[in-house]
Amino acid sequence: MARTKSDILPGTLDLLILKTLSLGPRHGYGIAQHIQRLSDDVLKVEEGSLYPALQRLELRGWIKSGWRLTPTNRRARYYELTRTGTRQVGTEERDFDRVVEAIRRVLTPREA
Amino acid sequence: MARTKSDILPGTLDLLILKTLSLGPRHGYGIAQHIQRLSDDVLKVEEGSLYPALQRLELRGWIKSGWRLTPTNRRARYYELTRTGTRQVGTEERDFDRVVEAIRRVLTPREA
DNA sequence: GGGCCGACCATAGGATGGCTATGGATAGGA
DNA sequence: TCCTATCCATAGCCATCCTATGGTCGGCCC
Repeated sequence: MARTKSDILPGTLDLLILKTLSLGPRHGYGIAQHIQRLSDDVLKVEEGSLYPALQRLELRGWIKSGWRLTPTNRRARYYELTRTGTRQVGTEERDFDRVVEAIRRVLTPREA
Repeated sequence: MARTKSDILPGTLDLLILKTLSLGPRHGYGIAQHIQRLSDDVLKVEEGSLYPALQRLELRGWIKSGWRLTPTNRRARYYELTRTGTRQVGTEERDFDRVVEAIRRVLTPREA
């Protein structure tokens, strides 16, 4: 309500989703769980961020989806990477590293 | 024009500015130059991002400003950290590290 | 059966924070 | 004189994330 403190670093959600899907198909809810668990609860993916993001990614052709039943017998929309999506993971991962490195250089200037 | 690919990681601009000012007062243009130079041109701070950001930070009481002359005899608005701003740098730096660490755990899962 | 909880999808609406584009002033060098 | 670099600033757009809301359904418990 008061301070809008993002749960995730803006601009990294797509990468987190794509990377998760690179481990195999998952439904939306499962993707969010996975990210939250691997990050030790630091990153929480709100549903209001997640589903629009999934639609974005599908529109761009990086993932595709279809209804299936979960092991617990519930209907769920499963997502998986497309071929271009697989390439995209690598690209975004490199970009991320590059930018974080750059930020670190500003935050921790080495000696002249 | 086509793809809106942010020059900086959204959400990190404030930290970059504050950190730069922690080295001493600077004018806006100088702040942008400093960030761009230290990052080896990876991070480019557009003026349309910079000045609104500076206004934000001043509104929040983390920086204060005043007109001065540059060594090259030009008028410029110099910014410097306030006391709370100085504290804020540390807070944001820790937050940043924490989140980046969390993202890395998702991007590079260690063995179970 | 009835109720609850957790799993699951989805969207509207708002806030934020970036960017592009534009406009302007002036110092100093060619 | 003109140009370039330095310097400030704002409007308006756009993408992304959040809050809030609403809904379905499976399975457990009593």
